[in-house]
Amino acid sequence: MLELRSLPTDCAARRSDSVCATCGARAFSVCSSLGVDDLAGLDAIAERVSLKSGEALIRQGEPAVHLFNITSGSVRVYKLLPDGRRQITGFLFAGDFVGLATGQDYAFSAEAIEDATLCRFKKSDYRALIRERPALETALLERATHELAAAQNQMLLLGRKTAQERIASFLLDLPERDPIRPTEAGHIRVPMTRAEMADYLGLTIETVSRGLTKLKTAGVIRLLSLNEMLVDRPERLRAIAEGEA
Amino acid sequence: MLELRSLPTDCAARRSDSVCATCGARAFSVCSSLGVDDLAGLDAIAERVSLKSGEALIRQGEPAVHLFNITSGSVRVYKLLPDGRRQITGFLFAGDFVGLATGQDYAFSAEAIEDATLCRFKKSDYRALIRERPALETALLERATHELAAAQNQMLLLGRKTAQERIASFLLDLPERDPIRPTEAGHIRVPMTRAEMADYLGLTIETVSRGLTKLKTAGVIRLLSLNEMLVDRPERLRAIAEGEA
DNA sequence: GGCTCCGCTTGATTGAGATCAATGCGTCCT
DNA sequence: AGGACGCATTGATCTCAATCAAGCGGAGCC
Repeated sequence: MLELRSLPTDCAARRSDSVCATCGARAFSVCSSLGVDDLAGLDAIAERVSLKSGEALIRQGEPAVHLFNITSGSVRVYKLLPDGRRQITGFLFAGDFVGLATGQDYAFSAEAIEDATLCRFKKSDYRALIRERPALETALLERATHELAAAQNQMLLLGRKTAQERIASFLLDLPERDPIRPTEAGHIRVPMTRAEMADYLGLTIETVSRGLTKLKTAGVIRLLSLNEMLVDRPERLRAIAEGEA
Repeated sequence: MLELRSLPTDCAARRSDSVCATCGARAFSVCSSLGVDDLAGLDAIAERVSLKSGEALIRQGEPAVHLFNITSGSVRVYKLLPDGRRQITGFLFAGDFVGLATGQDYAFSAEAIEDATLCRFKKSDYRALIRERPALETALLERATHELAAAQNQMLLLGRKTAQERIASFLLDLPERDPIRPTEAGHIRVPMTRAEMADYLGLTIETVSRGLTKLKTAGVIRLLSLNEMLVDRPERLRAIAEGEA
């Protein structure tokens, strides 16, 4: 276990200093549960992967052999129905973990929505590391618990909120999930398309577009560009999100 | 830590033999990760609670001091919007675990939907037990991971499935979640009301009722009573659930 | 520059499921 | 037994978001 495996990039170049040690995403990730001394063990089983926007890291139905840690960029996780209807179950950002699902095969797909880098682990290697470092398991459990709470919020959104409430909720949640926050408060980076927002919110592209326009017209937000927004009246946005309007 | 605390029932009567040792739900629960020798430690921090149908074990917004293990009966977990709209995020049965959520306060409510018994733990006590028995943490992580996968399925259901597809999916999932399975295959115990089904599926009572009637008329299911159904054509039900019809 | 493509917005119409409104039916209570 | 209550079913109508259908506008390309 934990033996050094062949890596796609030059091993020699990385042997001297741990890549994990200088990883900008470490602070946001489960890796932070490991002490600096343990990073070598993590490094040894990690494989660095770069993805272009649109490329897949996980394909629904394929054998679940890998786990991933996002180190930069954004990823969409989704499930498909046979006729092509898509539900995006979450967006992942730097520090997020994916692939822990039990079961022989992946029950979902995951693709980069912008250029991304990630660490890939063989499930068996990672399991072995967990056995040696229980703090890692604690961190994973905490993260899974967080995600479960987020999933419950999303079920409330999908099952009971109106289109406008869903859009407002999304704009409020997005920045606190994404560790790459623009410096200014109220500034939202939106790395996904309208279609992706729609598939995440259980709506259509048109409804999302209309909803954003309505928020803009009401003076709640400004659309700086397709991928950047500014919240002018956060308290109003919060009220809309909770159906108090 | 792990000291014997005052219990609502007669301690003397239970000191001689572990209640956990004879617990019918143990096999389905995270408790099964503990060896028989460790059950004493679990017993020491467990408080047995009985609930009548409708009584609450967790109230949204209250301090999150307890964890629970369901030992019999059924429980609904739900979130509310300020105006009263309700989303049931899950039903719990014997063996299920609830309350691990991070955060100071509970972010959801949980109530018995039929008479139920459960084990209650103080969060701090349970955390201490986890520290002593890492296998428990592994079991919890595995369970959380399962629930996460189930949550993703539910998001697909709520975001992208039609009313008919949701109802069919529910009838397929229900029996495999509930460990109290009637002996005959195709026989479904439905401990919840139509209103609860509706709030779980993101529908109204009327739509659920109409959907069930439609399945009955199509010869897919039979309604033996309000709380018992029989699936005559499971393959048909599966096709409907996946939108292949 | 002008063309095309792609993602987004806006408008018109439709439809699935919500809402409103009786009615049915089993259980419990006196 | 009769009545009343709670839950479920069934029917009629309405509404919000989906669908259908143009345009718009920026980015990339020849």
